[in-house]
Amino acid sequence: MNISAASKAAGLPVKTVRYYADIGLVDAPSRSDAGYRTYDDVAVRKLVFVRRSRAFGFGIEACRELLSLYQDQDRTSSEVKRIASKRLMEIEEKQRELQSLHNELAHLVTSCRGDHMPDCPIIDYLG
Amino acid sequence: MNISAASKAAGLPVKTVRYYADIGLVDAPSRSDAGYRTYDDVAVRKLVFVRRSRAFGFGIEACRELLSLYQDQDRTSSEVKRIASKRLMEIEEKQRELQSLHNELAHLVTSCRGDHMPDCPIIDYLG
DNA sequence: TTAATCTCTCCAGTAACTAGAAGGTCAAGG
DNA sequence: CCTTGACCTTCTAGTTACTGGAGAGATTAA
Repeated sequence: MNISAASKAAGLPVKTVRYYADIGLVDAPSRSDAGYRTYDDVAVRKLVFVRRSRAFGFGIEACRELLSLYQDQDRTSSEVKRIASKRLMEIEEKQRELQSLHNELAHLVTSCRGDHMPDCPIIDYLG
Repeated sequence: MNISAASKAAGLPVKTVRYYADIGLVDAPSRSDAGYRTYDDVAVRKLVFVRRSRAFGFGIEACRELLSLYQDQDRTSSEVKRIASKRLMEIEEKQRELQSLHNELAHLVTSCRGDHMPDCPIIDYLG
């Protein structure tokens, strides 16, 4: 499989597939005589794993750990759960931040008349 | 006022104060004979305005527009409201994303026993 | 053969700062 | 007067996770 086939199979852009090997997140693929990267199903499965992990917002380093646990027969589920719980707490923290931003901004937007006059509670609040 | 006093008054790091002038978000401050930046209350007020705007998550370009409206006596509140509403919609979109991530990940974390065994629904889901 | 489509590497850019290096300036204490 | 320490300057480079593009070689179909 050349890189574009692997990229389609994994659901990742070609550039990203190259990038993940460049930074050592996934193994460097073998090369054809012409220097083309060649991928097998195992490599594609790891790329899919990374794509799904990234979709949860895990950072590259967390993906590295998860991928290593994925391939480790002797892993414990507690290690996985620890990483996932950490991410979950980050998400919750971000949700709290957004909620408070939303509350304040929605209030301001609602109270702004949005007409042709310069008076504006949004600007007043910021200034 | 030298930069560190202005920085304290504005509630922004010194580096950030310099940066905002470098990118032309705020006016370049005047300089002392030795080349030190000097700030007055007006400059500080604009920095505070930017800090508050950034706290709402407005990007630098949005801050530029807001700051320009802030200083424009002929602005209309509808222009301000348009920018703020756009940001509000972005926040809501992000909230929806996070909510769906949270739902999925929380479910997985809950169903993972987190013990010394390798079986893990989180890893299963990612793989 | 030729044109289109891959693929390669390398460099630069994104957002919004932040860290650090090398060096000039200023005020206070001895 | 001199030194010490805190402050200021500019410049470069690093952060996250890619993404875009240039220039050049490889492969494939017609």
